[in-house]
Amino acid sequence: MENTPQLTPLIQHIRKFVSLADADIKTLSTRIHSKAIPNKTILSRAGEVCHEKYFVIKGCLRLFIHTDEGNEQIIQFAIDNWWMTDYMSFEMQKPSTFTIQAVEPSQLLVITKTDLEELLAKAPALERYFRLIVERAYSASLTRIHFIYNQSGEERYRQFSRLFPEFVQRVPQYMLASYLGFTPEFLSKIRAKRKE
Amino acid sequence: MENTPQLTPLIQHIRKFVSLADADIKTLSTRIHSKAIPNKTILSRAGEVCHEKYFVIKGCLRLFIHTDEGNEQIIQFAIDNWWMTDYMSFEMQKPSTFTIQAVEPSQLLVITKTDLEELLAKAPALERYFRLIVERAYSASLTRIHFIYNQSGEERYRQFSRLFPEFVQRVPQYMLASYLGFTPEFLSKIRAKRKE
DNA sequence: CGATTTTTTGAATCATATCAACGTACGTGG
DNA sequence: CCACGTACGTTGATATGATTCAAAAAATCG
Repeated sequence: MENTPQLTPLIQHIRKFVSLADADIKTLSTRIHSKAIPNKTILSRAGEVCHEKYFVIKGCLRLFIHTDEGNEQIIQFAIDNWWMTDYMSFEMQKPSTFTIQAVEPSQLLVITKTDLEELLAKAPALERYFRLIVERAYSASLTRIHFIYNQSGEERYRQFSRLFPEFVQRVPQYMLASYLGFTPEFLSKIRAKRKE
Repeated sequence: MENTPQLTPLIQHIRKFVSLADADIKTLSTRIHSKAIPNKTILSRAGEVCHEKYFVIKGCLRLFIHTDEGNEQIIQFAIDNWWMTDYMSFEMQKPSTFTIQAVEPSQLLVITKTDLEELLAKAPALERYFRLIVERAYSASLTRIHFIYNQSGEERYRQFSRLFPEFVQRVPQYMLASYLGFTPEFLSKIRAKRKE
């Protein structure tokens, strides 16, 4: 499963943002490798330096932090066509505060910090690509803060399941509750309401 | 006040992230202009396309959104050495959801979308610079979501005033309350507590 | 100085958390 | 393939952090 990297989805994704020369694709294919992982695989652990960046081809990752009370607070999910890493740890090569873990068996593309640096040096178009996707992610997270502040937990859940109906089925409810910022009990009560 | 742009703070900031050739600085100086604005100046308005990116040399900007109830929800502040724009609107050149406004008389550096594109084409090191600072901002916003979820309003306020004691003095309390995600009344009550 | 904006205070109310108990599903080994 | 144990989901009672509204007090600005 390491020999024929499934680059196609990534290349298509990149081409939505920048134009890629054939040479760039070649460089890309030597630097990125694909990886299939089982559910619950931990890719990067809080306290250790995060050396890799992950592109989800299929499956789902979560990024979480351990709270003071010892719970796992989910900060972000990554599904198809999303990059995930602990940006702070990856970029500064300092111990990360977050843990990254698969919540489904997943098919990933993986690139290490050193490979990425070499890749960016050879294919500057990708520097722009990565800037653009982080800008999107940043925008989305600011909008998310707006919703967290201005909608009730129930409203956030209903909006989320309207926007991502399939996803709500895929992950356990307690993870959804954590991501949306309330308790599993509360989510259960919300669901009980509309289920008549 | 338009003739001698005060580039120095920006150049120092850029050099924390990437190395700049003299040629890059020259290009920079032809594309960026400086601007002094009075308090309450609106730089970019919700509903209109955001054409500029702002670097704060001195002063303070806020980015806010109008809530359903007609309030102004502050999503982000920018002080010295911060870039601010509505990234989504600026990048896609689509109507913005946020408004950007000065909260103090401020000294800014301003660059337009078209100037930035030309600048990035001529000085690719800046592509990397802008990627790195957005990554930082994104990381910070994820950490912020963690704190919003896992600390009470009171804890968030105390932490914030421990981290930015001068800043807490600078902006009106109702803005701080909005940024921290609770009502001005509640902030007043928090302060009343420890003030004996 | 007066007028407007900002902050404070108190009482009633609401959304969500907490805790504990019970029900259900699920996957692993016998 | 069943049984058991563990993980996950539900329900109800009680507790709490934060909101709302209204009004008064304080600060700021032209």
